[in-house]
Amino acid sequence: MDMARHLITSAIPYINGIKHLGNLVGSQLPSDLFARYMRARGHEVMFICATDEHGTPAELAAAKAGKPVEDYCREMHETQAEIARGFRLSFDHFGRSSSDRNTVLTQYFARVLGEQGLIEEKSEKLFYSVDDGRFLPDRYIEGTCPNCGYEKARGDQCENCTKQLDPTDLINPRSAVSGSTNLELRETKHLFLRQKTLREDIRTWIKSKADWPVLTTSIALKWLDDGDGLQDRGITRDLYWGVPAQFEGAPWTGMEGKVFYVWFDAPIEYIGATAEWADANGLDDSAWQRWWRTDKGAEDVTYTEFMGKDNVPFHTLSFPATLIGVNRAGGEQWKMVDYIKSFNYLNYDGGQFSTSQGRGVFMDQALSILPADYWRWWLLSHAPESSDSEFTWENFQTSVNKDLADVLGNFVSRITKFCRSKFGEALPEGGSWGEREDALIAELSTRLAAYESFMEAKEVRKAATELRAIWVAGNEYLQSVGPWTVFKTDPAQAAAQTRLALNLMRLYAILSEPFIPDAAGLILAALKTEDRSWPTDIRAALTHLPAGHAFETPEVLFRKIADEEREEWQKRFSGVRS
RNA sequence: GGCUAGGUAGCUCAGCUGGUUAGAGCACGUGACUCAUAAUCACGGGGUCGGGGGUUCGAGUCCCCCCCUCGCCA
Repeated sequence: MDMARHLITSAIPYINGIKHLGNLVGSQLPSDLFARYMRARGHEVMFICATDEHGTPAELAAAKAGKPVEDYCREMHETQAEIARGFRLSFDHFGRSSSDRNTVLTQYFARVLGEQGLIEEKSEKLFYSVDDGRFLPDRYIEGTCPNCGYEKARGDQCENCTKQLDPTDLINPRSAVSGSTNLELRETKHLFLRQKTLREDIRTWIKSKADWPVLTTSIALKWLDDGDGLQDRGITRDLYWGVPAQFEGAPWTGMEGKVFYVWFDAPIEYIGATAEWADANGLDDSAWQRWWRTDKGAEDVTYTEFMGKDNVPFHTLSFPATLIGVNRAGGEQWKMVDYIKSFNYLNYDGGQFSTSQGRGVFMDQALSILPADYWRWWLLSHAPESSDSEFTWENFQTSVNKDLADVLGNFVSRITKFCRSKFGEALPEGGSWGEREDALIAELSTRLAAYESFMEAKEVRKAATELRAIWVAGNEYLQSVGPWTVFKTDPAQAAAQTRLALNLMRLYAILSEPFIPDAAGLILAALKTEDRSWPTDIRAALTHLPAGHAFETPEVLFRKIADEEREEWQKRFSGVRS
């Protein structure tokens, strides 16, 4: 296979807390699977993620924690990075949208868009808190819901009756910051991205992506055409925490004290984080520009984005609008996404996961119960691709026990222990292959090709199914040849079978690494081999380790989840996170 | 209310541009094996493909109507 260059981004998680398993399976985990696979195939990969740090919820979360927002974000970023390492997410860089790199890039994009006439200044009346000395956008304002009478409704939505609100609808509005009711409506100016004028460009671009998942294109086209069609979007807010909207060289004035809306600067952080990666590695700008600038070497890059369906509008409309607008200026040319893989939601035991309500299993809790591989396998093999899917503890227990412990783990266990007891801890010598081995090689060759094509296509569940079938083939082989019986009459033949099975174990480690990297590492360590090269020929791969090669019988790879444990977890996570 | 996606064996899901007796995993039953984490392997039972019309030689697969679930928007 030819060497290719793959830029891969995961939707960037918001900073206001630890994410739950639904967030993980929607973007970070499948993007990691893809990145690991592409690396294993020998391609050059740039895998980027970051924390999305700006905006109202971050300020509120910091205030609740009693910390300056800068400190809060720095600490939470480190927390999220640590958990990402725990899940073995193999980002080349895990950046921060509050970085200097992102600030510079965001202001640059805004300036070019402004110079292109794609940004409009508009005035509107918003609540201003005299006591707080600031405007109160979005959720900074609370009051009584005009619909249901709930007294703590927020400016954008009532949490009680879920009705969407405009801040001016609220009865007895007050500041969420100070509780002050000393509010007045004041005229304030904001910048709007003139997406309407880019509508046809965006439509043409989306229509050209015939291979995208319907989930992606249907959401995009709906926003493009629904109602009055794509609307111009306000890209500034009256906030402290964000990228300043007034800066040197800006083609507008009077935006002091305002920042760019989080959804304007967040996707730009994909680029920012790649620049941060270059900085962190002591490389110059050309190192990251060759991934993003089609006028500087990125023309042969394949760019794939992963995200949950709630993020699709921003990645199919807003961010592309920004790039199309900037590229239209004719100067610097930026790489646009080639493929958007989107996911539905993962539900939790009959309801939804909820960060704000603390419902479900959160990433840190998951790792405190079981190692990453267990979660990775279950989540990826049940990824919500065609529709929403559901996490239940029973399903988790049976899947993990059956697939990982019984099928893969036990295969490793039975062959290593058999070899140790009959031949010692080295690949035994003698014997030859026959029809049964040819049949196994034929089956594995077919299945490997299918596995590869599912991985290329980002068909996560199908790839998992195929991988499992490959594991099963090993057990079938052992069962049909029965080296423990053959050994009694023909030890040399049993040795050939055992040697093949131990090589098969190595093959499994390589193929399984994108899904379960820790187990893959343990298997290779047990086999005392470093060679992870992807198999191009099954027959050759099954003779890779020669007779005489020493190994160590590994510990149990995957322990089983007992019924009592499952019941205990079920109970522990049934309520609300404390 | 508008729109998206779904509704296929007890459970979780595959079924591409319509074509032989509708598939897989789990669960269940029977058998084989005993190397192995009471693991593995084989065989089997089980579905009027949400409901009703229609197009067609032929529909889970296309068209229309209705019901239900989920989500987005209003």
